[in-house]
Amino acid sequence: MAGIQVSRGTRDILPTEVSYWQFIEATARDILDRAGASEIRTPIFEQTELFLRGIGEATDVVSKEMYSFNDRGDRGLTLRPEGTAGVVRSFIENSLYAQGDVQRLWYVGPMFRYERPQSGRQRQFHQLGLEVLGSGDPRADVEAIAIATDILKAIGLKDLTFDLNSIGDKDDRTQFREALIAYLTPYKKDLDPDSQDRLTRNPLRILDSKNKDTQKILHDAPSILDHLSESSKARFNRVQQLLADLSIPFQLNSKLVRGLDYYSHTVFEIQSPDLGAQATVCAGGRYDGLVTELGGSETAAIGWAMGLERLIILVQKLANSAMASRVDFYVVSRGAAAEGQALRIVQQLRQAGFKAELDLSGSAFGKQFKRADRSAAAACLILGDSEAEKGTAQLKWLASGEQVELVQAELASEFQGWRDRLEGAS
RNA sequence: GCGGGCGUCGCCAAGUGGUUAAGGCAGCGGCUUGUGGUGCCGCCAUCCGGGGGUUCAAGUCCCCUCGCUCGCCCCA
Repeated sequence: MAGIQVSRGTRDILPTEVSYWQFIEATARDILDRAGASEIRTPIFEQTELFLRGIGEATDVVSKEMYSFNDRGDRGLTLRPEGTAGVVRSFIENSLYAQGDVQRLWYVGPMFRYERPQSGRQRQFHQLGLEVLGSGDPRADVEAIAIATDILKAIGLKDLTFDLNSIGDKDDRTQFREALIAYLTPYKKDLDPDSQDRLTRNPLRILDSKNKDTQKILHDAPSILDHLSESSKARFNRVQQLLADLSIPFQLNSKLVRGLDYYSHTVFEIQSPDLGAQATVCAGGRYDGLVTELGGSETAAIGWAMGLERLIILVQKLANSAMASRVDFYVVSRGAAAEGQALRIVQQLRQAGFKAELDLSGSAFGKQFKRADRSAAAACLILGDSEAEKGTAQLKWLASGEQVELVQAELASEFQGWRDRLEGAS
């Protein structure tokens, strides 16, 4: 036990869990594909500068959670803490805007943040995200959100809450910020220490403080929704109306702000009550200013990201056994000649599209049958000395126990019948 | 980064200072090379996350450390 262990905040995803990952990824891939989104794969590390400018130097993510290092050429690099900045960088660098006016790009992969690990929060974690670049139309917001809710639904998640807010444009926020500071300053000494600190640095973040006393003070605080310009307000109303048209239930939450600097207008967060403190399963929003911030031409954009580890926790609770892959044939053999023939048969079965498992133990038939049973195979092929000599094999269907002797050379003529039978059983 | 809980075999889990660390599941081997899921027998922690210390004696007490976990923070 004193050997080398995985690094803190990282973990192995073992075969029993991988089936859940594949299920979620396949489900999402399918829905994203139907929505006309294309996958994009960007590097796991980028120049540190990208995140400083993209995410915002004042954010916690950038100021104290990044895995940054200098490589041997003394370049300042950082393991990506989130996916959007890299996608936007690639969008600009590869002139993807020239491919058509709207780009729907999605990604999955590991992200890195130096945080204290807990359930649903690790230092290496995985996100699946969508970025829709090139449209500021409220329909783009709602389309992106609908894709997210479709994925969560297809995965089988229920009881999720969907919080929606608009944080307006830059001017709206500047105005609101002042109003909020003016309101909170008289209460400063009653705020929790974190919030006191944020009062000057990032007052909007005080809104989602979990501190009870702070929340009490916030009860009568000004609402961002009252500080939106006419056009921002109209835009937000349109988003809500379109969501209602699609029967996507949401609740307005004027205290919802997001941690990353680049958001504007629509912001949203989807949470599960079954995840404890790390409840957010999907979150995102509009970030119209980011592309220019990173050196591109003005491009409206909206995106979201899902935390895969959190989805896995929820999916595992559903205990969906449909994800388990079953074995069609378990092949049992004993004796040198039979063992050689068994290997050939396994190969033939696999090439014909069956899932076949070969018992390599060489142990007594009784043991091999036990393993066949545990593998949950539909049928067992049995080869011993006598079959080897005759060039035959016994086929036993494990559920019914019926058994027939077949000629090895004529196995292929049985395939179609087996396929029908296996399909009927599943 | 802060506070609380926890750490005995692959998994679950007894053990509360005193000889060789229960048990269950899983695994492995056997019950002559012939039939499983449902039998029987046997094997499976010189060691209790790691390191120090206290003691005649520690898995059991103390300190440090690593890790997990819950909350804060942050966020997906």
